[in-house]
Amino acid sequence: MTPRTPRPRERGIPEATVARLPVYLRALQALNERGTPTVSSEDLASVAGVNSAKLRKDLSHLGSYGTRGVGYDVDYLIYQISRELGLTQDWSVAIVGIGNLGRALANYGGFGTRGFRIAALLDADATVVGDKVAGLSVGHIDTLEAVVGEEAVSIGVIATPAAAAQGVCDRFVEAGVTSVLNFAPVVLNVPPGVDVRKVDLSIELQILAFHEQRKSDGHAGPEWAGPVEGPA
Amino acid sequence: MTPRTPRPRERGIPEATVARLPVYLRALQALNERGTPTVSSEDLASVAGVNSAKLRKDLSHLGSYGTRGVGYDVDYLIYQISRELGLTQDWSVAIVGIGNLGRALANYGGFGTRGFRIAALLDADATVVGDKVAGLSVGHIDTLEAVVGEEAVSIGVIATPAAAAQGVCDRFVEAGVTSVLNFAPVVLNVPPGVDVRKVDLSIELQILAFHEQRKSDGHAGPEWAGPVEGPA
DNA sequence: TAGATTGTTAATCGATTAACAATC
DNA sequence: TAGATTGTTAATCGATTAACAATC
Repeated sequence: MTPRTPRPRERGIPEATVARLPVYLRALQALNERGTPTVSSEDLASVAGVNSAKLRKDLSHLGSYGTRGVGYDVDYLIYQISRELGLTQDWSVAIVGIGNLGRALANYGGFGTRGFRIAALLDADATVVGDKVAGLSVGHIDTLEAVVGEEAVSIGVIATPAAAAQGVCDRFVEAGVTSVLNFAPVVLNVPPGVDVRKVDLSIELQILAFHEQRKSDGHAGPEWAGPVEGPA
Repeated sequence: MTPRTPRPRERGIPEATVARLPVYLRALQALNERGTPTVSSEDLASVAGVNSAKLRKDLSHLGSYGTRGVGYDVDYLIYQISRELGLTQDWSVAIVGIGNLGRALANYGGFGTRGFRIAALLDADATVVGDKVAGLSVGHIDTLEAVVGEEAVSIGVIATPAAAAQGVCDRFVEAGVTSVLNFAPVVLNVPPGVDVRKVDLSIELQILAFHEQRKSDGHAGPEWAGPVEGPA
């Protein structure tokens, strides 16, 4: 009753690969702007900051888009990665919490550019509502449900204080949003089917502090494996 | 009353574990504020958003800080994780690029609180230099080397436009900074021994877009094997 | 063809998870 | 003791890497 894998090309791109595709895309766009028509895995990997074996393995999950002996056509690979990432359509984004961070996000180039469209900026603070930010007028948080419905928002960005984040998230989810990007330092609870990604400054700092401490700590680099031991 | 840490414990905590320790720490601090004296791996895992097997495995890399049949002492575990992460000392941080993002970072609670100290805010724009942000006066980028030396800055935060990031990074590294947190959308080149962590809004958005697309795509969940494709 | 470079294989490494003996 | 929960084991899963046959 269970037919086997129906397709020759097995999909299901590994999560680690998905996380690197945007990096490759950015590197390719930089090459494209410099007018480079074609690039080898070695060169692209170097620009993207990975090794070439990993790059080729990653790209092989998308299909065979290179030419042996030649490399990859930059334009074509940009298109293929964009398509795979879902950037050939526009996703509507709503940002809640228009403090410094929300403003930084709204003004961030990455949003306006291909693939995303800011549908609304919302805040709970009446003194902020009505401000012009990145060419948009800040709306009141009470309009969240209406905006999500009318503008078909599929990605909600939370840039509120920690205490408000879960409440905003619940409202997003209830209104039909299925992807959330959370900048507030809390773990959000969401039902199955909703994706949450978290960007957390203090976690990044703490990870750096850990490694920084290791560097001082007797200066044992990444290679340190414990005391000298003889063969078993 | 037994000797608590009998031996130096084999070091070399897995990277994946290090990345979760800050999450556990935050969860423990929340429990602590609610006055919870003791917590089981099951409960702590639930607050931190992981499963309990992973939590116990992670904590086992630090040592045996729990009590069978009882759980973990919240205060004690906070202390042990803080120590492991290097948060029992203060790390000096300099932030370069005091636009909206830099201001958001400077005002972010996670900085001021235990473990980190903002030593300087720097910008290249003369109209920004002298501004008061988070109680500090913004300095000129030309003072970077002096500030890093005098304030013993060990973590550099880059919140500049992409085009300026590598140059600022080089100056940090040359001045002796060995950890960099980069918010600019570029891959930074650093010599061995320097750690770079990257926070990249547009990458996070693109990863969400990928999963969002999969949800629409015939609603096939993780198993979807792709559309029919033509011959190569 | 000869040289270059991909796409794939297979080995290795690291992370996750369930299960349970140890032990409070 | 009896119940609860840790810390560890071992199986599994997923990611990385080097090497090279395929092939442009």
